[in-house]
Amino acid sequence: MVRVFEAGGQPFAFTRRIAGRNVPRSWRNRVIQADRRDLMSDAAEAILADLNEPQRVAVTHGDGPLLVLAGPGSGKTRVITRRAAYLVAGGVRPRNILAITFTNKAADEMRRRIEQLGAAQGMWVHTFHALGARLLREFGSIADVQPGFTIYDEADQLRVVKDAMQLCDVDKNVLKPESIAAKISRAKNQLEDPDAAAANAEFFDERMIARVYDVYEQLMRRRNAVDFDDLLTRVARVLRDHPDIAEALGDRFRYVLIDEYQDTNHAQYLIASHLARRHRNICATGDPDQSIYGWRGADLNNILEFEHDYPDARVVRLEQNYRSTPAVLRAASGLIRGNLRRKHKDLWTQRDEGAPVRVWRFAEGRDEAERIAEQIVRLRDGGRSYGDVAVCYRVNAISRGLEEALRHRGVPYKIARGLEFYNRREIRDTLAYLRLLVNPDDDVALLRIINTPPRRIGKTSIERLRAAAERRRCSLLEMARRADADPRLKSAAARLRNFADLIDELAELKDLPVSDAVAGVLERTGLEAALRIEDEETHEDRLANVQELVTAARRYEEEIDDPSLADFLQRVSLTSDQDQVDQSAGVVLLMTLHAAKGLEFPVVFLCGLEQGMLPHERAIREGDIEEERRLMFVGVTRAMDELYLTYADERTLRGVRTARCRSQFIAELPDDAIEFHKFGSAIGRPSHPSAGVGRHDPDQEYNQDVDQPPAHRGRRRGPRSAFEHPDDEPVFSPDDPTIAPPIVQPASDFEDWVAGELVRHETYGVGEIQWIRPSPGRTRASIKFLGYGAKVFVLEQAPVRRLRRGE
DNA sequence: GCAGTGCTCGTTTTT
DNA sequence: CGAGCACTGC
Repeated sequence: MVRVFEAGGQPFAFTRRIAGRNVPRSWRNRVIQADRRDLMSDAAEAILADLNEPQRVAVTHGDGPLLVLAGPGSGKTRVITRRAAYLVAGGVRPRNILAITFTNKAADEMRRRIEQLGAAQGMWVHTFHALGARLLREFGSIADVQPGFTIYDEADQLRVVKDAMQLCDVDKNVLKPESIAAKISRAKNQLEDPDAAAANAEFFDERMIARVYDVYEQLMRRRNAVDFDDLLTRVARVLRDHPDIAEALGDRFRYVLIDEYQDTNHAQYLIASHLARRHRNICATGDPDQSIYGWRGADLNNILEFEHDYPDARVVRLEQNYRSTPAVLRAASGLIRGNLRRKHKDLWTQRDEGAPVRVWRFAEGRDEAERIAEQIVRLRDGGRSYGDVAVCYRVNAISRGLEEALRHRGVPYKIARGLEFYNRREIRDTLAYLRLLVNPDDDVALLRIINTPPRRIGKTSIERLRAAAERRRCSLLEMARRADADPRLKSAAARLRNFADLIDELAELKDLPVSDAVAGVLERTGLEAALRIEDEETHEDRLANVQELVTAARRYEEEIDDPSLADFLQRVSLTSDQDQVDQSAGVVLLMTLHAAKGLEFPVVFLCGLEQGMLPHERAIREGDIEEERRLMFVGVTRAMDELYLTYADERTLRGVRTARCRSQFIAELPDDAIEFHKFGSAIGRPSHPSAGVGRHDPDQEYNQDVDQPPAHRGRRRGPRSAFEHPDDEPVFSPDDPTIAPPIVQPASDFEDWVAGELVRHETYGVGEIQWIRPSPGRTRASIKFLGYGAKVFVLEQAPVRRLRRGE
């Protein structure tokens, strides 16, 4: 117990009670230890019970920045919730604490557990986006939103991007709406407005994108809509541009706790920094090794540079793992050592050794699926339940073969996929009506339902309506209402007016309890009736779904203090359909590695561990092997007892049979953690009948022709040259035997390529050569892309071509 | 306004 | 290979 106090940071609440204000940093805990003990309530004692040493240090750390580097399965959530409760027990008012998470699930869980530990009343526990929505509502016009603003999800947003492209005469066959949306998102997250984007645009397509961005913003404003990025960036901007507001908020949130800090993007980083600027009581928890959303804009530097941002930060490492066997942990640790951008941790456990990690090699993808299914049956026969097992893969496409194999054997399974409830057609339709009631300017919602159920308002009428509205710069609903005013709408005018009348009549629903509003919409719009007469197959499900929406609304109005339709809709927009992976279903769960994050299973299969798959081909091309390695790390560390890593020598992808190479990551696993097993083909092709188990790597046997020396494998000490490449370096070195050969493109001659020339990269678009270093077969060049910065490629391998003059 | 057909494209998806 | 869509023809 005493050690806790020795390890603790500057005490916080106690000092407040004693001194009535913040105590100088130099006051070390020891000084007031006695008082502290007196003040420590039983509740506080309970909060500290059953914590390990570093966990206690983190929980009891007082004022000042705190970074908790939490390995997988190290009790991170426990630390955050206990810390919040501990602060409260020490006298901090809950309303002075802000806890931020990434997922609703995490926020709900945190709130629940803090409540269990005492008081959460008044504490802000939110996802970043929900926090953004809440603050935007308060900032109102400062953030350029009107009350009742609508939150557009990705689908809605894409509609607006397409509209903007059309208005800008950008052909969507030339520039894909998705990629423009991604660029807009990227710009936003850097707080770069359309003007800045235009100013920074160098190439023609960038100028076009900046223009689309500009129009997009105008359209969004006219629709009184914000996208997910806006929820963050507008808040960040307000905090940046209005010191008074930043100060007031910073004042209020004396303690800021942020979970999964490794996944924060730039805007989130700014929000966190601004809010914590005043008191500097920022507690960031996370694990750089589990950052797998870089492709979505998460910036690993936020966590890696935390100590640079807060030089006085206390850093606590949670290294004891309560989940996995030593074998699994050794595999995980050995693997992740290959990464450079990380903070080292020594994961350990008190658990018994357990089974080695099994590496299974198959002749063909189907063998892999069949054998996994068979093994699951065997495990079940051995006493495991189906619910103990998860099968993870890099890409969804892999699931099909697994499903077949599982079905074939009668193994119950479920695919943990996103996009469930709220993405169903009938739900989106219903919500669109409700959205339109709250926000009459929501053109996207209107377009969704103007002819649903059918009202004989077809494409042509809609196009004319849109044109007319555009001419008048008014909303589609307003234009429909005044359809008579425009002669070009004549033929459809009556129908348009009828529609507008319907919406106007429905407006009275707005003030009813939310569930009644939902029910009213279903009934009075004819949506429900239309569902009833739909085809036999689906209509019962669909009716049940909309009924479920009514129920959700009822639950909402019962749970929330000040319910309103607008608030309900905003919540719904921020509620990922993922009712989250249901781990208690008692069935085998299939999921992507991304979906597996945060979960744990007694038995885990990671399949399709082949070069090009994991690491994914595209990641290889773009030079982000480290994120792929983290992805594998996340997968490996999901396993509690048993872990199977499987791959095949051949696989049918997109209808074509392809030769596969095992993942380079398999070679990176330490010898003493794994056991190899090679399976002969079950489907009669020339095979190696000798299926054998061994500690040794079977590839050494079979791949003699590849001339693979046995070195470099397993537990490496000392230099790991093969894997220690800087981030911007190309990933493959052909002379490294432990790495599968790259997907080689025909080598050509780059002698006449010079710096300053423009080239086009398949994914990054047009770029300019910064420098070029010729070398036979390995010509490297740094190419600068706008919005992506400079990247180094091996030209022989990169999908880069030179642009001709004028192109 | 809808059904049928041909074409494109192919990683991951916390909110 | 096959999902999603844009386009054509009724």
